Amino acid sequence: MSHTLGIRQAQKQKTRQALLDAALGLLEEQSLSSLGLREVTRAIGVAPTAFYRHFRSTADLGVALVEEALGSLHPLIRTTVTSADNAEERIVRAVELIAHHVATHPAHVRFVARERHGGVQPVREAIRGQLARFAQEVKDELAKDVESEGWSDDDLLMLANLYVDQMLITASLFLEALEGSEQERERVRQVATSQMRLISIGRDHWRD
Amino acid sequence: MSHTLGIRQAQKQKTRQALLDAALGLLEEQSLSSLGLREVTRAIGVAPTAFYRHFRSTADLGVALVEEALGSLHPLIRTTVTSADNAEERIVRAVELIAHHVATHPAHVRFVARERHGGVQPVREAIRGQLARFAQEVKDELAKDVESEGWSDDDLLMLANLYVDQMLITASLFLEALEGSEQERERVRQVATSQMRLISIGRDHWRD
DNA sequence: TGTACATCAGTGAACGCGCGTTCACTGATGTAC
DNA sequence: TGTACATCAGTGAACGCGCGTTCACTGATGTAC
Repeated sequence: MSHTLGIRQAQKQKTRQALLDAALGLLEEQSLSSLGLREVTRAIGVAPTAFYRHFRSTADLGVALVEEALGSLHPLIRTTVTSADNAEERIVRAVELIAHHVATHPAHVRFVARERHGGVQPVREAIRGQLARFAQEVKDELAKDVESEGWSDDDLLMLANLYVDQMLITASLFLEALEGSEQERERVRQVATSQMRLISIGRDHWRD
Repeated sequence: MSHTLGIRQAQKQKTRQALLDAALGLLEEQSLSSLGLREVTRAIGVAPTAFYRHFRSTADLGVALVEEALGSLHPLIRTTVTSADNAEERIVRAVELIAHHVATHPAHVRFVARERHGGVQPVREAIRGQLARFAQEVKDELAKDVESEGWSDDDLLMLANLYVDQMLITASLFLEALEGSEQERERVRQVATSQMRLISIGRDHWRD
């Protein structure tokens, strides 16, 4: 049987989520190191002191946002890489996944891009940890390919990191093109696809 | 004959530069959107109001820092790309240039990496403009190669952007490894070199 | 060279404001019997 | 089912503090004659 939360716990969760959502909204226009706790509580209409029932600080909230932004993406990436018959299809699917994710979660993507090198250390480290996991997972998938025969572990990880960084760059470009025209987004899609394709070609001839 | 600045102008320049230097130092630990004007003036021992004699706001100062950080890099990159006999040498030189630049100008590199997606729009745009110039310049150099025969303008720019983004990623990795061991930096060097090499191989087989 | 006036980089006091954090509190929810 | 007590998410007042910006100022430097 499913464990139903008590009324008190459910309400607490709801407030916590409201704080996260409000913060994410405010972070579209500024960076975490300038986000004020009072701003966030004001946005959802609770007293400033209520903040402390959920987070020690805005940095702490930022770490929670990293988990929310990237935590659920692991299975998605894995299946996208796995469920493709050939390299070209994999690339098209990956670019499509990124475009879709940016369109549906723009604030999360912006947050990660902004805070990856931002001024709050614990958040930077949380993001770095998540990206390292992505690289490891991509590496695991790449290792299964026949093209990976004869590749060292180091080289596979090198390639996986190249793909992961490329995905982030692409996400950031889609984000910039979000308020632009469909034509602009199509251009991003084409460039990103070409770049992935070029990397894939480099992979095929790596050991020539 | 050279035009010598008056005493007043010279002193003003000196104060302006001191403000830029102090801000750059403070920005190692925080991002621009949380940098206070009073912090900066306090750091160099002038009255807060003196700030306004040089900049309208910290955002304005940030734009000046972008010029300082990236403006002088154009000829450097151009000659690094040009003065190489073959692809492999070009790659090694480029990675070496990046390693050296990060070691000698860590704060500038950190500033650019941080504010490229940071919370201050005019600064983001200034950085974007500079990076677009880099891509254009790299493209011009690539176009001179025999390997570029049959390449469209779009594809050349696609490749140039791939290289420029790769350089930034590499710079950021060197920065993280700055406080680490020499072994750590050597690892970054190897990975970055491999990645550039793989891209270069992809380029060679692009039109197969 | 000397004088009289103009310029302007930097000063220092003052302002209103929002910040993060503390504290004792309230009242709905949870629990033990 | 009802009662008595415990828990704890959210409150609201209060605090000291540093912020950005204004303003009239000073005195060294620049300029015209």
